[in-house]
Amino acid sequence: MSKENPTQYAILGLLTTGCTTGYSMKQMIDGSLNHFWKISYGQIYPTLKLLVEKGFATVEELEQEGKPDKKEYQITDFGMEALKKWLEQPIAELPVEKNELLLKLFFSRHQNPETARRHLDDYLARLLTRHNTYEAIKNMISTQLFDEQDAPFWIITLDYGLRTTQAAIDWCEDTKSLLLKKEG
Amino acid sequence: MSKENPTQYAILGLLTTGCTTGYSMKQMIDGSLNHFWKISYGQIYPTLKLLVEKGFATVEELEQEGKPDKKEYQITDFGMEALKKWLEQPIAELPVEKNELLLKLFFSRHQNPETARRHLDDYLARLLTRHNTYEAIKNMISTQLFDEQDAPFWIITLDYGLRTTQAAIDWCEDTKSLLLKKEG
DNA sequence: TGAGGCATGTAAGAGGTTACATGATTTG
DNA sequence: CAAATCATGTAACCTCTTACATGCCTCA
Repeated sequence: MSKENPTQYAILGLLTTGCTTGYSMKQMIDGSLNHFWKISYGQIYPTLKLLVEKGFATVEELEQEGKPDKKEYQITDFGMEALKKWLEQPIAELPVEKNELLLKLFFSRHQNPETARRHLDDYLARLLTRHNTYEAIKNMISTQLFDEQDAPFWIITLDYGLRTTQAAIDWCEDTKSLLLKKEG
Repeated sequence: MSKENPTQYAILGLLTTGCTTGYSMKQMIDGSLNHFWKISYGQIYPTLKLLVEKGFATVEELEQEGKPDKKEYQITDFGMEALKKWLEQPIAELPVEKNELLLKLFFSRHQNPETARRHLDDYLARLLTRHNTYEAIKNMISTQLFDEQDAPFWIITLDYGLRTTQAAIDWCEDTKSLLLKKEG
């Protein structure tokens, strides 16, 4: 029970947010879940199948004009129950990110100082992009989805991303000048 | 070349820090690498074998008195070259942490507000523990390893952990009071 | 005498990515 | 005419975790 795969519940949860097809789910994930839970098509479609097998969702095949057929999924009462039960479960453990930059910095004694600085610059640029993206999404949610019941919670998760990204940005800048001083 | 597994290089890099056996490497990882690169025995031993096969390292089997036999590994010139080459390679991409708390908050509309607060409390407690651990390790490195050439870089990675953890702590506290206000 | 440290290793399986396959319609 | 969007899916592969197996020594 407590060791069940959260990705399954991510997909299940998305069925409550208006996503009905694997395709639209992927868009939602790339737009809003991406910063704390990436999911690929290779997981989405098999998982949707599994949810139906478990009785957590139902499918309906729909033919469309001018578009390919699609399968619309809907969460069942039983699925809703399972989702709520999972939401109550304590969080398994703190996430550990795999950070290639830190790994390289850890061994930076063997590295040209210039290279370390280049890595930091690249990283910083990406962090700034990420920060901008989060702000854009937050604005979009605040202005366009203000009547959506989910919106306040989505903004909370974005704030987490904004805060931790900003901290990483600050660290990047401080580390850059630290390395410069070190070289003298 | 650019898609090679960083874990392999983490192990290779550890050979330059005084770790010579799989066992001592695991201790080093749990103490100092853990916050940005977890590695289990199930990876360490097969990887060490691989490094020898590739000519990146050499092994020597040693019998010990009162202790089990051990295998001492040493990095080769060729391995050192490979490590440096990898250090030069640009970082593949920003890490994405899988965060179960954020996933649950994202769907919190379906949840008792009390449960969300409980999750935040648990999370906050663990973040504080983590922050303390990082500070302890940082102190240990600053005081006991001040003559070690690697030390300044290790401290840099710890600072990253301290900054981002502190940002998450702040977010936790702000989110908690936000949820309280919301309930009125 | 049992727990914990030292020390090495493997096999099964979970979880996930990537590349591929298919194919219609719309838009520049 | 090419590229993008809509739409579903699978197979191979990679990475990693977990549980297990072994065994000796030391210390409480």
